[in-house]
Amino acid sequence: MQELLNIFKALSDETRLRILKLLEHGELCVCDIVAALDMIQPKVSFHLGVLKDAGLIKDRKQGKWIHYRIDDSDMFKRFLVLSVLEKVSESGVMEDKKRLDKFLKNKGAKAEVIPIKNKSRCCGR
Amino acid sequence: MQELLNIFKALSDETRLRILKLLEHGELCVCDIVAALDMIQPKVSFHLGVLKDAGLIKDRKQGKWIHYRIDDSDMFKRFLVLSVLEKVSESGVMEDKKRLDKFLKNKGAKAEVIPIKNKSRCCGR
DNA sequence: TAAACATATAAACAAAATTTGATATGTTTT
DNA sequence: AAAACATATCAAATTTTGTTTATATGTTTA
Repeated sequence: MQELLNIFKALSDETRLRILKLLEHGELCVCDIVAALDMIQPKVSFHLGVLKDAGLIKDRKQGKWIHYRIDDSDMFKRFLVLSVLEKVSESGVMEDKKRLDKFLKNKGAKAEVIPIKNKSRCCGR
Repeated sequence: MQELLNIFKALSDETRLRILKLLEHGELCVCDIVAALDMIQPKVSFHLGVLKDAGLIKDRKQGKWIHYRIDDSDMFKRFLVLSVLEKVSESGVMEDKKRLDKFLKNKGAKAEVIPIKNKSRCCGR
């Protein structure tokens, strides 16, 4: 029962639903999410931890970055997450996505001027 | 988003999952649930209120009793509740069911000695 | 190797949810 | 109509969660 409770607890917070929605189309590193939500980093890390403990997201470490993505390896969680993604209206997370796009674009621009030999850039940018 | 959050919040408490499990096979009045969970009545009423606000259960008033039952009029909630009923293991609520059976049996016995003309007995007993 | 980064973690604090005890409301029985 | 019941509600105490600030850890860049 505790595992089920952890899943529902993880899903019962607005910030965490916004994070899931941000991860809808692929993985993001913590700094992307921080920028998208416009929140301080420890707060975002706290919520990522709750989602991870519930088994709803996974992380992948790459250099100094940690990328998070939805963990849909389990059918029940998968259905839950899909329901959330469907039910959380676009309008509710519009601003998050705007900030994310802006941040990613900016990051891309910066990466441009970094010499090619340089191997560690977040998200391959 | 708030409605979705309310549903998940309602489902993220052990007492409330135990209540849903008790309601699996039909409606029960508050005193039945109080007896099954072996908790004080205001506590049970509080949790029933949370489940009701989330639209997961409905109530029906009959004389001095209020009967609660699962509200499966909405597909999404229905799926959630069914998942919960399936995932909450029998062993986790065994004791609740024992207490409920004992209480119902006892209630039935008492009702036996009440004259037939008496029209208000809980659950038609 | 020092400085800059990305992220995690810990401690202190704030806010929200739960529990309890007391009491109110409405219903039925006597 | 008084007593007994079933349930709801409220305020206070408690517990759990979430937030913030500070700091630690590991990585990369200069």
